Amino acid sequence: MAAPDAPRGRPRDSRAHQAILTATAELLAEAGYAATSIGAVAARAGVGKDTVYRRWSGKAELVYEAVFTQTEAVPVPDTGTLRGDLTVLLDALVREFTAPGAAAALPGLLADFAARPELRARIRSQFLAPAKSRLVELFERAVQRGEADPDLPVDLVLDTLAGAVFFHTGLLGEPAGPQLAAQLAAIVGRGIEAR
Amino acid sequence: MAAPDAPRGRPRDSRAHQAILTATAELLAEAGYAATSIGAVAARAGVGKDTVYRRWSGKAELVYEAVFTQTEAVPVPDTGTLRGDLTVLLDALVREFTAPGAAAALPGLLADFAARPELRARIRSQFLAPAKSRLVELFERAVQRGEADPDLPVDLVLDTLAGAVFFHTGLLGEPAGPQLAAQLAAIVGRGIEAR
Amino acid sequence: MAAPDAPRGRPRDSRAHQAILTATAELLAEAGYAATSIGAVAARAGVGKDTVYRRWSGKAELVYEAVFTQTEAVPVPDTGTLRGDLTVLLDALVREFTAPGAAAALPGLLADFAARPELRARIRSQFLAPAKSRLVELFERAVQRGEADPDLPVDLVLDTLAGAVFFHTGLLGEPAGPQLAAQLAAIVGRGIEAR
Amino acid sequence: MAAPDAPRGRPRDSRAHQAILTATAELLAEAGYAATSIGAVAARAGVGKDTVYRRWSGKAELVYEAVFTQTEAVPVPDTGTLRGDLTVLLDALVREFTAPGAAAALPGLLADFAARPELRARIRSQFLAPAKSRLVELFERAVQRGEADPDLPVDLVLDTLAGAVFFHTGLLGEPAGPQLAAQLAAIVGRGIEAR
DNA sequence: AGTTAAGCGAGACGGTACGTCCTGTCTTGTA
DNA sequence: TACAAGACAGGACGTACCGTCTCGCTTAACT
Repeated sequence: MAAPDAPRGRPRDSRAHQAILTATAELLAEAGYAATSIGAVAARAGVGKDTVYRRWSGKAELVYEAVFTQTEAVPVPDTGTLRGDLTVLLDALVREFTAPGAAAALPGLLADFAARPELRARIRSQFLAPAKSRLVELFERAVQRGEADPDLPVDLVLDTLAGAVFFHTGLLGEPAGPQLAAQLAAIVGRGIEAR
Repeated sequence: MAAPDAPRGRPRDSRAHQAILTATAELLAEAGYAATSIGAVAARAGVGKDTVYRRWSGKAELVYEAVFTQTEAVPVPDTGTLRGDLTVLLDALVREFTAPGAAAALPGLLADFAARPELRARIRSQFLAPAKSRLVELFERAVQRGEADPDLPVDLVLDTLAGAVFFHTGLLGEPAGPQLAAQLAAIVGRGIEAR
Repeated sequence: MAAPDAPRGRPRDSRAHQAILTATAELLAEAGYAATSIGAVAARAGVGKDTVYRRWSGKAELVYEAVFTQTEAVPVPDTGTLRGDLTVLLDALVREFTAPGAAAALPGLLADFAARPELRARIRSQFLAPAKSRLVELFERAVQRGEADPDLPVDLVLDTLAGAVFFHTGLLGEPAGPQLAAQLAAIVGRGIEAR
Repeated sequence: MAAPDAPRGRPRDSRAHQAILTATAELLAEAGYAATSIGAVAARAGVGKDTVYRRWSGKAELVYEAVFTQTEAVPVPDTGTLRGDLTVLLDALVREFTAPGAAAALPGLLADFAARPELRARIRSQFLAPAKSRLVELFERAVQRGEADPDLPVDLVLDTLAGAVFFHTGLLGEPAGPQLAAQLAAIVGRGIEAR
């Protein structure tokens, strides 16, 4: 019995890995999602195309990892109110969606994910997972305070928050700042408070 | 006073126009947005590529017109409450976004619009215009009833509604029915009620 | 008994006719044969494309008429010797083939003629006809002087003269002057003298 | 001492190379020069268009190589007389110009070469080079025998021979056989004999 | 004077070819 | 086995030209 997957041959070069991610992020910010072709990324990273395809199966996966992976899932600080917590969460969401690379990547990236069933499923399971866990935590505190009902449709609320931010900033390109987070938190927060 | 621009030359063939729009809608429903190339549309419509480019400058404009033009701006019936009116409006929005062609087209189409500044501006001025006028009307009635404040951020509320529906159904592909409209109307309706 | 083909309807506009020929000659000299499209000719002449196609069935016929029609078949002056006569004839041929429009048109034009059987036959019957009649006249005088045999293969000699000039100047673009005519006349003249 | 240009990357596939040349020759013979488009060649060769453009910059270069490259520069056998040698050389020239593919290709091909300066220069340096070397050899023998002058204008004689054959057979499509070679050899041979 | 027929400028039409770009796979030599 | 390089088949892009057609209008000759 041999080890199930003993790595044989030359190990993968982690510098190539990082160079590809960096090149991807730069290209996205400079030229946009459409112009960020695998060939262009490889050329800028000084890497062969195969070295990209060996690690990612296509542009969407590559861009996803290049843009949305260093997001540390910082837990929402306990502000004491549902609305306060929502504001903090939305502020982080806005910042994440308006970062230089992300703003350029999101519309095309989400369209590519939505177009392929196996990727589409990953929007919720990967893209939204960190935000959802924070939202759940936030709700649990609100329920304990009696501010919210325990049977809130969490996924739908999350889709609303993400959809609103994405549509407003990602698609329409409206300027986004803390004020946006506050306004949305006000609307949605009041909308889900226990009556 | 002479007519400002007498039409010279052979007039455009309205049958070709219609054949292109029909072919576009069919291809979208059958093969999706990515596979709906100008060449494929022209071939299916029995038309030269020039005949397409003469009318539309690219795929995004063509698909937009093929999918989102027969939308009659039906005014929102007066249900007597803000939440009732919102439910009706959202129900129409959900139906519009989940129609066979629209569901296939929306993610890619909005990505293409967002990627080009001159098209991006048209998302609000054309895509959202009918919904906005209905939303404004609905708000005015609510303000008169004292249900809502007169200084509501209409655009932001509209972005929230559209973003929520688009994200939930268009991107994530979640099943959408009247229940979704009701839930969203409940959240957002309560969120903007006069306190 | 009516006239067999009484011209009915509006008669053709001779100014359009001339404008087309002029535009063709100018375009040939300025942009070459390949860039002399029917559409470009029509646009420059201020004329519809149909007005061109009504008179000429294609580019080759149009260019042929625009370039090789004002050639008056000046009879060869009687210099007293076969070689002298040949020199004069060749000098005219060189001048005809190196005129601004002709030089630009000839290679493409002859290729188009050669590619279509019905046009190919016209190379000899129209293109070469004037030169042939002059060559025949020249030969008859030489035969009478005893300088040449009466059974010369006139067509072949003509093909040789035309081919040599066309290849040397038209295809290779070698500078062509009276010296070329003299050299060719020397070679071919001596080649066909009675032994 | 390092190799000046180490070949990097995947080497070009010689089977694709050959398939393209074969497809080109077949298309020329079957459909003619005009219908021999790069796209049609690629399709018949089972090859992408890029694979053609990677090797040849256009139709003219491709056709030239497909048709005029297997010409082995057989030296002219020493028949003992200028006229005999010329007959042999012309016979080869006639055969070369009337081969199935060549006959279909030559007029259009030479027109395309003549239309572009950088290609035009190659008519003499590549097209005519083998024939010229044979003609020079032939002349040297004739000079040694005292049959010809040492200061013959070789290029002009070559242009005359090639022009005559091309015009007679290539453009006019006249039937060409050994008799044509003999007649031309008689005319030109006598024309350049030492007096 | 009214009718008829053709010419005319303009430009739309269905088709075909162009030359470039991108995709995802493959095949070299080198490490 | 990875890697850089780059060739490969396939297919879309947007442009140009072809030769035909369809408009509204004009210009004659024949009622």
